[in-house]
Amino acid sequence: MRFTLGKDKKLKGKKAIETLFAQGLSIRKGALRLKYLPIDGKDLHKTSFSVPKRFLKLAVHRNRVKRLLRESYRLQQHHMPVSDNSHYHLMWVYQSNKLPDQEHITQLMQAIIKQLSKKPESHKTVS
RNA sequence: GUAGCAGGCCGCUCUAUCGUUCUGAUUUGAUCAGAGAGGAAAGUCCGGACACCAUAGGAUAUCAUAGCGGUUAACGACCGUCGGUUCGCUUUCGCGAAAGCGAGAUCGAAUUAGGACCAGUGCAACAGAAAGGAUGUACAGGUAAUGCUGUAGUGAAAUCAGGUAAACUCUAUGUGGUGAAAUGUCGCGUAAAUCAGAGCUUGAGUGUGAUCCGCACGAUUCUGAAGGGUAGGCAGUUCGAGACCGUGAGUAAUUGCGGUUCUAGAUAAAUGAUAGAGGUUCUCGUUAUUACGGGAAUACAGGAUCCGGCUUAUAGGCCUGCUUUUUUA
RNA sequence: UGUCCCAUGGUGUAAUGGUAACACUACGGUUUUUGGUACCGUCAUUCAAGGUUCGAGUCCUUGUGGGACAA
Repeated sequence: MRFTLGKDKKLKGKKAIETLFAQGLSIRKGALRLKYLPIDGKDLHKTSFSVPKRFLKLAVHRNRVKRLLRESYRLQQHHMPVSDNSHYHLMWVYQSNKLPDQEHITQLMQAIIKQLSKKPESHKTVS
């Protein structure tokens, strides 16, 4: 089992992201919010990370948080639920004006993934 | 040695594991190798390069600059110099019993958006008789007579070719506009459709954005309404007014010549995580010092077309010069 | 990435370079048996720092914060 996070696992394209925000569901734990949308067809999970300028003004701090999020997801990606006929589009959003550390981010992400796994995949998928 | 001021420079290092963007190899499963943020990358306050619009032409307006000389691709930047202002040392003169006060000069430091108010217009609160076509209080002087003259008094400024242009303005010089979402090209897709108005060579309008002229285009046209489609790839894009070293010119900014070197290129956007070791600074304890051990801190901040400046943020450290004070010889 | 605008009591707005004004709110007081109304008073480092000027909310420069726009 490898812990890579290359370009093939990133969510790209303006259209895909717009539909994710328009139709996606969300889970929130503390300062971390996950937007997710199940998609038809077997593929790798596509993920992306966002930190609004509203909470952290400096580019250095926003980059720092995104790097921590990316690192946490890289190490926990295999806990995500896997299905044969669908995959997820994901967007992690950090919503706080405090700079977190790695441990804190990891705990939040673990809780969210656990909650996502519990949910039945009965809701409809988007092609 | 201590403290302060000014200028310049550096701005944490190494190892292991797991990852990340680009490039190159081996080759289609991936693996290996190399490279990978700053002095401000920031603010966007100026100036350019580059691209397009007539390789942008004339006039006016607008805006900017403002002693003199130089540097530069260019500038509102930089260098030199003259002047102004402030401060300090020394010193001269005047007043005074002294303390001290006032005025000037040399030297040093800091600072300075520094053309023109004998072209015109405007402005000056309060105080004051009077604030720009002047007017007149008290005392003294003077006259044939009169604010005619001086002093006092008010004020930032009181007759002085007055002050004020970071007041309008004038003078000189410069200034076309837009801005990588520029621009070119490939691909996908739609509606050369509908409605209303204008116009069809006697000209509606368009061509980049202050106006007019001029120039070019112009009927398969132009404007508006409602609506439909796309919003992807590549080039531009990183070799350049480049960086470093030596040497010549110049007071300096800067520049000539020679040599060496290639140093980010992402696009929901690459530098991170974890563990360990070591620097540096501060601090506590043990110790006669050296030293040893514990704890804390290690800044400001992240490229997005690229350069030259300016401004702002910055833990800690180094170098140079000047001043203050202390100790030793 | 680029362009533009704004900032004055708690709130909304004024002010030609010359004592920062008005309305509402809040607080205190007077009137009233009490409350309301009415009247009186209080509440400003004009976003910050420099500069020009005798004098700056106003003019100039640089920052800070907020907002808008560009296919």
